[in-house]
Amino acid sequence: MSKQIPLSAADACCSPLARAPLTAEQAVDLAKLFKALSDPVRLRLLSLIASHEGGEACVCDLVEVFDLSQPTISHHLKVLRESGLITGERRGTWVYYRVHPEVLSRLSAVLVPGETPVVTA
Amino acid sequence: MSKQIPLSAADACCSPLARAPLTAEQAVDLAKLFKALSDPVRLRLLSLIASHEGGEACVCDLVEVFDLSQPTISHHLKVLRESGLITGERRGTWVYYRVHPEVLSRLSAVLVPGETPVVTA
DNA sequence: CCTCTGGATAGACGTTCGTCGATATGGTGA
DNA sequence: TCACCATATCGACGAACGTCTATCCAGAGG
Repeated sequence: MSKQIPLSAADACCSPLARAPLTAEQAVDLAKLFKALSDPVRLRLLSLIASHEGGEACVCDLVEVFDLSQPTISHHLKVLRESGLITGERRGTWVYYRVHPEVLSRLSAVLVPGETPVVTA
Repeated sequence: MSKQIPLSAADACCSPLARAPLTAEQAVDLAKLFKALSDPVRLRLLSLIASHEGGEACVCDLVEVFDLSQPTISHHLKVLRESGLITGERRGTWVYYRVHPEVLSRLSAVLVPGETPVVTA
């Protein structure tokens, strides 16, 4: 289950894109998160997990939604896990995933367009 | 300058990821936008444009920020353009780019984590 | 112990992506 | 008209990605 701890990417933080130019490092960290979101299957997985009752879903629930092999789903879950967007926990035979809402809201905050700077002089 | 009109991807709309599972089509459209944001150079370009005075920047301003060839920058601007995130306008010798804030805020809204559904029964 | 089932890992394969140098295009000004 | 500058497009090449099949690992239950 490798890394479940939200990595440093999650620290790429807070100030909206439009406030000031991103540093190269901030951009690299943010890009990792957006890359994790850049696949339709992963977006649906995230959405399925987040909207599932109890805020969690087991892999068996997720696999049957798609026309894809179980290893492929497992691969996408790993990408989401390693980006810090979700965490997985084994309980008995099954593994349950849940979303890391702080990471989502941080991303959301980055995208909100601040006041567009206008030349007054 | 190909397509400047915000494409249908921009219509993949509105309801947060966590509210209900995305449809396959919504996921495909959203993924295109996140893919455009999934490169550090494009994130910095977007940020540079959005935070530049007047809310616009010409390519010449952008090229000199990076250690990359001019065609590479031009390529990234094209990706951002075709995803509907920015628009470009030629004025004299120079081409000026500006951000499409509605698309950004729509993405931001998708990411905001709604109330996590909890089993009460 | 063995077997079954849920899930992860490994390796292969075709496709897409980011970058480059070379070149085309479009506008400016002598 | 011609030379020059700012951008865009083209074609190539290696790296990264998404998918598959085959296989491995971990619990559960006989």
